[in-house]
Amino acid sequence: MNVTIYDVAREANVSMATVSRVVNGNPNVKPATRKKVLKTIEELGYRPNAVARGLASKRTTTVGVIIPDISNMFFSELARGIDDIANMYKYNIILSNSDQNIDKEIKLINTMLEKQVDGIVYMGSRLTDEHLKEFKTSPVPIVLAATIEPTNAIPSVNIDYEEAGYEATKLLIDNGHTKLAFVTGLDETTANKAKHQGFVQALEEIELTVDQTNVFRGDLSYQSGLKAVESLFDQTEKPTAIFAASDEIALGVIHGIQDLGLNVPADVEVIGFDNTRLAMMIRPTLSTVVQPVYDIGAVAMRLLTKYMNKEEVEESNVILPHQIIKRSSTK
Amino acid sequence: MNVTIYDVAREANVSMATVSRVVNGNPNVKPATRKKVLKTIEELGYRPNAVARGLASKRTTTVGVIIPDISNMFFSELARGIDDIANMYKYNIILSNSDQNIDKEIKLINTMLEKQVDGIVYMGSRLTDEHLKEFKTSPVPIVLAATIEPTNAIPSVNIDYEEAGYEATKLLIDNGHTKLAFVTGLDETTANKAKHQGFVQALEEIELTVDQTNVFRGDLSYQSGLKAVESLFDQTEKPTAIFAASDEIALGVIHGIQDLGLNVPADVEVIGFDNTRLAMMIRPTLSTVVQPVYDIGAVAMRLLTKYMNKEEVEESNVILPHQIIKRSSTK
DNA sequence: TTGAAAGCGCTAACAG
DNA sequence: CTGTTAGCGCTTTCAA
Repeated sequence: MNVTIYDVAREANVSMATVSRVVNGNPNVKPATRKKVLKTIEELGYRPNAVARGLASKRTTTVGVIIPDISNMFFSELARGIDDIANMYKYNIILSNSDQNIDKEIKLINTMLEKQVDGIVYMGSRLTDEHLKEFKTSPVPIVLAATIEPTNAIPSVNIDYEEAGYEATKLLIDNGHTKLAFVTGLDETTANKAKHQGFVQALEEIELTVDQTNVFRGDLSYQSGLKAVESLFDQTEKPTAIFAASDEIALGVIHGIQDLGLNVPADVEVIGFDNTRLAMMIRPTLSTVVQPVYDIGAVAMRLLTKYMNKEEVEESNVILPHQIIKRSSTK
Repeated sequence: MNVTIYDVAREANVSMATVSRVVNGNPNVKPATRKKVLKTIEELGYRPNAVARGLASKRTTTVGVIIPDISNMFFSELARGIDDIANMYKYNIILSNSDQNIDKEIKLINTMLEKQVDGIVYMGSRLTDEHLKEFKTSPVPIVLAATIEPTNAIPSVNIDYEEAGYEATKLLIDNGHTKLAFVTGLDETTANKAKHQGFVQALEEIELTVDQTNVFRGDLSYQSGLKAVESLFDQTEKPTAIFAASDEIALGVIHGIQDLGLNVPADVEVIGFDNTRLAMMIRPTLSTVVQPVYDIGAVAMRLLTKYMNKEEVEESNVILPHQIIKRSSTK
């Protein structure tokens, strides 16, 4: 068997309570005693059992993270922000991919709750009533990161997607375009819907009609961007400016346009969304909406720590600032 | 307080042992009893406490994953493979970023061991004696993924990096080049060292001298690829073919070359490594060494499950096949 | 097929 | 400053 707190106590001629105190840095221990205990901990190679501690103290210092797909750059960057802050506050992270599958998401929430996580950071979309019920009845705090719950009933960290979509479109319009297109993923995801609304709003402002031929719905992949161009340029009304819902899509769009023998930005201007590292990995470099992805993760985790410590929080639905960075894919 | 197994037992008029049995799917329960218990579990909204279970059973069904940087595409893809297989075997994952920092790596191993993980998947490089000591004295199995331990004393899953490096270089040589360069990350990382050795071996085979001007060491980023070109083409002996240690570096290299007004592959041929999704996200599309990243993670996790179940394993140091895929950045 | 009881290793009053 | 003593919620013999 492994060496336990009890072995240390016996060997050091103190009670296990004392050992527990020095392990937990409780100041109520005489320095000499502390030193003696530390020494025998070292000798015996004692390693505290966090599971036992968790059971006794009802705190596991681990938080659950539910994420659509860690292999997607956007989410892995988010996850990095979460882990860094978690680490800073001495938490560990149980990370699970949901693939946006509702059943799996619900199951994951329950598994994590069974494992007695102290809190959960949730990323996803299409929040159903079942999701909300789980969130609301959860015994531990839950914070949404980069995922929108329209009624703001659950703490969250986001940017203003609609405003960002509006601004991106506006930039294209201000450059003189009247034939705009929006390339997005499945529209159920609320963030993309908000971007879409921003797009529509900007067009309506100059009394441009928005019909389905202006919008291409695929997934969030590079390939989907390629396909979008195929479809969009197969029409009589070819767009001269494209707003893509993610950088990866935007890369696909730009390459698709180039494959057609057209020039970006001379013939077609393109603007992306997220400002992942991809934005610099293309020629022309990509103009895009800067979404502070890492920060969203970091702030969400920070917010969660406040709830876990039962601290006062002023704003439970944080909106982080975004900006537009103009590079070479727009004029 | 939360509802416990004891509450269920009382409410269902059985002992907690029986409840435990039905929760754990133990067949020695009369169907009628099982049904009754299940019903009151439902009514009471009982959720088993995995921490208590872990303490009593000494199995937590969670494994630790130590990873250099989840926001790096290569590793996030690996992590995805790990999580998918973990999930398949009902394990959860505690994921932590190490940034290749030795102290942090050691600390993480200990934290995870304290949390009583059933096993660990480790990714990193520069394995010190301290690492090996931790690995060897660990009370639970550890598997290395995409990280090389020269003596093969620890179970691992890799590809043959040296052979792959050799083949990539050979392809360039066979295309008639004599001025080759290798762009890599910090050379301490053993996988990159192996690639380097393959590069050297291929050159020596045709009696080409290898000196430092042929090799550029930076980090594994796109920016570093850009810098490499700057440096390499600032010499009198400019390379006509470049082998990059990662796809991300290769993208930087290609763009750097293009920024110089040169053409890829006409003036300079480039081959990458990994075959991440980036390889398709560039023009010309990138020829590269296909490293089955996802599979490395998946196989590593699978191997770990075998150790955790104390199954027989035939080969503890798995070498997965690699291949070279020719796209448009080489002739 | 079921129950009783002894822990798993630690924290947290409480008492001294 | 230190020790005693209950648990935390569950698994797991051992009996019945």
